[in-house]
Amino acid sequence: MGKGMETRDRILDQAVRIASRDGLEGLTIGSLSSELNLSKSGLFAHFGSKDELQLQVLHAGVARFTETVARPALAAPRGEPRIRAFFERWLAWANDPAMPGGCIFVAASVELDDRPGPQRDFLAQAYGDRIAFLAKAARMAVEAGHFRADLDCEQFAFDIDCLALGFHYAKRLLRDPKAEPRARFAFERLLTLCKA
Amino acid sequence: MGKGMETRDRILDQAVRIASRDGLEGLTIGSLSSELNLSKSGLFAHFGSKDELQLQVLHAGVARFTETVARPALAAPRGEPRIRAFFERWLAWANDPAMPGGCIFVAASVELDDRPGPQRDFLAQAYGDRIAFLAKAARMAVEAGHFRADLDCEQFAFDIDCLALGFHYAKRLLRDPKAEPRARFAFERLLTLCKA
DNA sequence: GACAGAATAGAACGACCGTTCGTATCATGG
DNA sequence: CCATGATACGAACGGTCGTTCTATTCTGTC
Repeated sequence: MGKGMETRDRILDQAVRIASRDGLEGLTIGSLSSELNLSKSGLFAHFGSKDELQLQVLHAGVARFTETVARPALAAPRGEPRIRAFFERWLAWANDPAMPGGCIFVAASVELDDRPGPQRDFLAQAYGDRIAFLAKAARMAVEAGHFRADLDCEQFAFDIDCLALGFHYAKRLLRDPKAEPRARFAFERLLTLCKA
Repeated sequence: MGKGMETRDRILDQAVRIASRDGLEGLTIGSLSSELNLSKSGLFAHFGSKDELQLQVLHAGVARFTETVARPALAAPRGEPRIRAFFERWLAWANDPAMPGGCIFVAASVELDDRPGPQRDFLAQAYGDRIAFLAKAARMAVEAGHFRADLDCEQFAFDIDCLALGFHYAKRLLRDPKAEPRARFAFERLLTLCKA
């Protein structure tokens, strides 16, 4: 790996951190470069535009999510255990100290949901992939006999997603310590419904 | 009402609209004033600072929410009907054409959840009030015999909140037409659980 | 170890930001 | 109808934004 790519990774690592706290617009090239002891123009040269920087930040975020949440979940056995692993990792992801502002996708989604462009497209696709991942995991749980055969797996994915979002808001805005037990309770109740 | 207050209302009305789309930071005094055919300084004089403008936008948002969602719900009979009315109005609120960017509280919450200050405090309180409103409505439903006696009303409030958030994201980011039926389905399932 | 090309720095740009100030216009009560 | 305070304007401020240049310093290769 050339030195350029090394620097680029260092930039994106810090950029993801900042974007999770201040959003993709709040992430500015000037402050980012000074935090990394780089010149504005030196950093800028790596991306060519702020739009491209934002896009790369989202890519880096997805890579980190895959690494931290999705891949470990895939290491768990198919069916219910995998779904439990995914949910647990997801809750931890929202509290990851490496992302002090909470989930970067929550922040970016709200920012971009009315601004058409490649960033929005990428984010929507990532969202869809997450839902698809959950729905597929549910289908596997059905096949494995963990869940009942007539389960609406797409609805299940929506339900889980709601929980993660609700947890995120209660935790980050209200700092409500009960947010996590509430999310877990709703999760268990949902699993129970998937069986009977 | 003096002319000043009239202008002020006109400003806040448009400001809420813009903030719902671009966030409280994306709302700038320059563009807001030109959209209203006012001078920057003339508009500025109404608030004295951007912080105060943001705070007043949030106040105006709460007032609109109360008018559009909470008050009509209170007109419905206590218990389950009121909860249904609240949920219905809430879904409609997220699609209100007067707020093209979706719920202003969702946007502002993500923006402010890591920035201490009066705006954050106000928003957290509004969030808490909403949860409290739902929990109280659930307690009334228990008293009325609509819901079972041992229902955890705080959990119920959390559950409903999750649904509204999940709906908002699926609708605004994915433009998923199934978002609304999915949210409704989860709502009905939740009500069923509250009875048996 | 010289050379090519990548990587970074520095200065400057126009645009817009929030804010201040002095001034003009308006509305209105005596 | 005029005086007075409320309301709005225009110009300017320092600062930061993204971006563009040119120049310098590194890094890896023959």
